[in-house]
Amino acid sequence: MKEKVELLNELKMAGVRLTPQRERILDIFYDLPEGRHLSAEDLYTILKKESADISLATSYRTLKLLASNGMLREVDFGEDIKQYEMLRDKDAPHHHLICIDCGGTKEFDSSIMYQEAVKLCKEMGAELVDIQVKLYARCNPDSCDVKA
Amino acid sequence: MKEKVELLNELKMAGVRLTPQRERILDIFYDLPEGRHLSAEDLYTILKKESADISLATSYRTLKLLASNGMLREVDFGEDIKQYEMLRDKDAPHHHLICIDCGGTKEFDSSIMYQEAVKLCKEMGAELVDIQVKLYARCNPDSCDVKA
DNA sequence: CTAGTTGCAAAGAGTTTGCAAGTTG
DNA sequence: CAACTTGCAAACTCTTTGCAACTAG
Repeated sequence: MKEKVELLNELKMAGVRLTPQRERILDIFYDLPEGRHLSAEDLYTILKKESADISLATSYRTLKLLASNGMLREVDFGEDIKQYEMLRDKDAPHHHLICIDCGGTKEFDSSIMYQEAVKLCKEMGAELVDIQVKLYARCNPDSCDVKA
Repeated sequence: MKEKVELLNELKMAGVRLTPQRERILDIFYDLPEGRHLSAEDLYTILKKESADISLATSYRTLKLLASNGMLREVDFGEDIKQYEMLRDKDAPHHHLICIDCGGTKEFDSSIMYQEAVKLCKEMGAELVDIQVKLYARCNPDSCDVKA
């Protein structure tokens, strides 16, 4: 996996100014457990807790910025809130299982789906850039396994 | 594929009142070419053109209603507008290829992905309810194939 | 120093909702 | 006729934006 410094360099190369706010936000995502995702509001809450003085507007702006530079990926789970997650390895995007009962999410990978996607794209005369798979499911009987 | 009457009956069975507005909206989706999707606003525009007197609020309400009764499916393409499409065959949900250049969408099916999804769900201790696959891709060189 | 960035509050887009009038079964 | 649905406009939620003060390079 990439080092933090590498990410900062990539941003510099892309002509993005490094402000303390941006570094702090990148840090937060970097340290997030694999597969955790944050909304602008989530991020803002974390920042406030650390009394990092960053406005909600900057949270939104930075998320967009980092996403457009390929550092974050926007994923949405059908609610009206955009979620962002660190894009650690561009060639193996992971997917989401969402429990329609408890709302919990679980991550998974599937090279089979990826290969199929590449093939299908080719057939349709296009070049795959990203694949997002969402499985809506019900986890077993009583206790929701996915949420846990 | 199901007949219109069948759909109306299903609704009745579910205890849903049949108002002219609801029938008209169901009709519109029924007559839509396979794979076309409409937002609440799109629907409202169509209705106004036909001078069917249906308010935007009713469009929203009916879309939700029909979706929760399994007649429509909510799909979102990353914009902030919810799209709905008729759910014609529950066992073979179709997927979307979205061109990140032109924004056009194309539909496809993939039993391989479906089977893989069923398998993965089982492995994670859940039961598949719906699968949504989105391939973000770039269609070839100059002329965007997907849009056409 | 200059162009880009920030925080704030106000504006915007899309969607939901309270209520009175109108309909369905 | 009771319960539900509609249209309207106001309210709401999430996100974006204008602007003056500030800051990175």
